[in-house]
Amino acid sequence: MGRTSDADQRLMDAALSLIWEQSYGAITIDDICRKADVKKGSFYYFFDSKADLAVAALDRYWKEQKPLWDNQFSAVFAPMQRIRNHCDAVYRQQRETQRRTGRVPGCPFCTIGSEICKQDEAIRAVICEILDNKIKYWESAISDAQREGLLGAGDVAEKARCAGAYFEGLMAQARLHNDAEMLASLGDRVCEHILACSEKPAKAVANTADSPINAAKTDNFDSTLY
Amino acid sequence: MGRTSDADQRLMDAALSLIWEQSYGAITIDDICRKADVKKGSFYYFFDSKADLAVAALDRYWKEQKPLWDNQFSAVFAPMQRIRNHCDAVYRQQRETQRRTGRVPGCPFCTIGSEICKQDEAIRAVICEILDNKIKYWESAISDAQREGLLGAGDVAEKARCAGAYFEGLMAQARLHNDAEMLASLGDRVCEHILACSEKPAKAVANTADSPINAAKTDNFDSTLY
DNA sequence: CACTTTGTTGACCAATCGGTCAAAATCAAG
DNA sequence: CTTGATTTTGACCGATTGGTCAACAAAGTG
Repeated sequence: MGRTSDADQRLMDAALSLIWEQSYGAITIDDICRKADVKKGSFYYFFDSKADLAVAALDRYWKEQKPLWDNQFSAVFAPMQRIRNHCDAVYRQQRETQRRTGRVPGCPFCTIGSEICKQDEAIRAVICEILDNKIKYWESAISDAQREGLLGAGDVAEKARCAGAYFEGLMAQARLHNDAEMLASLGDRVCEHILACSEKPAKAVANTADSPINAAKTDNFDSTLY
Repeated sequence: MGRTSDADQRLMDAALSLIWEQSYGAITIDDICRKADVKKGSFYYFFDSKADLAVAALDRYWKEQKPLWDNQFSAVFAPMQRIRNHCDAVYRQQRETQRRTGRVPGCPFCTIGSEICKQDEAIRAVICEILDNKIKYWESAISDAQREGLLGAGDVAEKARCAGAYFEGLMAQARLHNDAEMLASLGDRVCEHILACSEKPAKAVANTADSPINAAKTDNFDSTLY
């Protein structure tokens, strides 16, 4: 039934790597077509728009990553080792990409999501879904760690969300500074965070607004610019 | 000598708010001119390019923020209270912006930086400088906290960097989910992180590659896509 | 073989893009 | 009021943008 094609796959490849190397807003449909060696007519045969392609490409990428994540977070590993597996793999991947392309890509989901979450709801939604799915791995590992007594009690979902934020923050830092070595201790840092933050810190964390002077001063804290 | 103008200021205002609401790549010089009510000829009288304007606007914004930060991190506050001051102010600002515009902006520096750090070195550099400056406030507070015995010893710069990454990660999360309430406990979380991570966690954090089976499996951990 | 389905091509379009320019308008200082 | 520096304007340019289309090419099917 008709001729076959992998042009759609090549378009997704091109889009993903271009977005990765530059940004979503910086690349055009022409750019993607040029890189994929596909004419624009064919582009519109497969996709409605750049956003439509991006959604498809991100979704496919997530489906490709899933087996890797399943492996890293396999139940055969000790709970915290799973998180470490993932962090170490990410570090190696970032380092390798830097070696090959000169660029530390950071987390593609977080980067693209942060860029276009105010413009394209479809892309935002798919990225939210992917990142939420990823957090589930963390939740599972943290929950198992709690059950094994490695970790104090506490809201698993909240712990996982915060650990994920920490992970993404460190990734963004590495991307911005274009230095994969900032992720060399990614696993140490994240595991340390999860373990340490499970115990209530002994010392009070302040927020006592200790003196009337200070209380008064807080009026000047907020920016009125935006 | 000659006529005066605030068109350059209006252009910076427009650029910053448009970038904030959308993204750097999504807006054009025409967009900025329209919003600022400035003709394109005038744009090129003041600035060489969109990137040139962005650098100027970000630099001005940072200079405007500095007094606020100086106030929040004033030495009259207890060390950890300074960080809490900042986090609370940021939370209020994000909540207020969401109320007014329907959008949680997140950290403009981190968002823009993550977007264009692979494309425009000038913008990347100014954002790096601003964020590095911000980290200095944290370093100072953490150092004071150590001196007062509120915190265990350890590399101050590294602690501040990691706390900053955590902060930025939580901000990015709030932006992506467009939910300022995810930052309601920003101060708690960040302070908790700083305090908790100063003590070496009791339990081993794994990375023992405990069995040959696991060790063998790590071959499949890395993605080969990029 | 013919027929149908599926994919490809390149020409084409209007709109918008970044960028230029000479002329006109405005203002501060002498 | 002049003068000279500064700012504004709007017309203009070529290149590129996203998007369309009818004609064409390749493959599977009967």
